[in-house]
Amino acid sequence: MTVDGSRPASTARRGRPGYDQQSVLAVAVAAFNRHGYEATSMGMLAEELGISKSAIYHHVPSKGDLLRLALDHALGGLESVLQDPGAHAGRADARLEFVLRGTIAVLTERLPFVTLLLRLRGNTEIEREALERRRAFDREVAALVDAARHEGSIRKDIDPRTTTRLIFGTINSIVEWYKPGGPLTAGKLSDDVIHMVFDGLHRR
Amino acid sequence: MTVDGSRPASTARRGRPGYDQQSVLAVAVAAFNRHGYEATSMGMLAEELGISKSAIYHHVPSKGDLLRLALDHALGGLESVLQDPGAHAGRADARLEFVLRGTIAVLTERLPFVTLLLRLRGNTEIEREALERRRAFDREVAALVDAARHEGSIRKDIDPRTTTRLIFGTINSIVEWYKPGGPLTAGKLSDDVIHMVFDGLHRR
DNA sequence: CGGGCTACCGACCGAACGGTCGTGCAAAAA
DNA sequence: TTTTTGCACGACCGTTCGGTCGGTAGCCCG
Repeated sequence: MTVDGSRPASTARRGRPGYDQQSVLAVAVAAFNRHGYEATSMGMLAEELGISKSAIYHHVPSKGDLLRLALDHALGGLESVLQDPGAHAGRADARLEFVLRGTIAVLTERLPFVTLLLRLRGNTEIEREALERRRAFDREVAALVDAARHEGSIRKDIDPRTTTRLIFGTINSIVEWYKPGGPLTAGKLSDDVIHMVFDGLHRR
Repeated sequence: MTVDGSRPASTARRGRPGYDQQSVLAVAVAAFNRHGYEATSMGMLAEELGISKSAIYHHVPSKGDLLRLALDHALGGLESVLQDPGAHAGRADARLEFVLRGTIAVLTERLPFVTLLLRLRGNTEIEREALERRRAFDREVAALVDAARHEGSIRKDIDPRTTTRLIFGTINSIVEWYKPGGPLTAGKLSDDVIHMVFDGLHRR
């Protein structure tokens, strides 16, 4: 039986109705996040979908492809933030804030997909490729931090690599607790993170 | 063959020399962190130890017990921070800073063990029990954040639950990149985190 | 030098894994 | 109504999983 009501993409399609790749993917990603990718068997997935294990292979060639599709969606979102003009115009300070806000936006909009990405351990080739794309993203942000530091916008008593890692740690940890649709909007969360990271928690 | 040179606890023991439980545990935890707990088979573990799979069961009754032993070590360290007098004396502000510094210290000293703890997904009963102990720890720190807020030491425009989660996100993410013995000492790292979290990255 | 202690080996087990294959069946298009 | 299209089924394959068992090998102490 189906755990949630996420059946097909309602747009009229021919043939016997049922799941399509997107809806299978959504359920799969949720399961991967709940139990971990390796710990999620195709049998468990089939049970949650309410179909047989072999039926899954009608929608996707392998378990690894489910992972690849999900990671592509997450990475595509992050990479598009860096391609926005806002990431290349103005002071490094402002560019950095733009990218961080954009990252948080992607993270909340594609929450389950990014969550999956951030929990990879690099066991398979698919995971290692995704991790490399993610590291490339991190490097671009690190360059922004460096620029903002040289510009004099950011304190110099903390090593820039440490700075970058702490920023990413703060932002990436959002996937561990943020619930879209709750009282905390993505916009307010974005403001909160920017305030803490740049101005600190102490009262002025 | 052995991957690293961490054989027995050198203290003279009777009988045939080889691994003891502690040294097996150390290698196991490292492997769990490298591949993920579920993705690490007892066969892989045996290969890394340089002994047969069945020999592992001489040192520990099950794979789950390896996990439990490791998590106990991590949680014990964290819980002892809260039992220190420094966590109960003085202003909430200072108590909070004390606990955060203590947490970072435990995290760096018992790095692989805490890393394992922070990556749990709650698949098994063992994991769920550990997660509950970890949540209890988090709740105590959240209470400190609340107290510091009421005291007026901490800004009020961010929800205290958000504040707590961002703090933990920042601190916990340290396990993903910190390398003991490198140029960044645990003390300097502690200072950096406290500076960013309370005073922000912007130049004053 | 022999007994006791500790560490280890290799063959094996039932269950679960990811994945394949041939077939059945429902609904939209013709 | 017939054809086409696409979803799903269930039996099955080779492999690997965590774990068991009976026996062996090396070391210290008396």
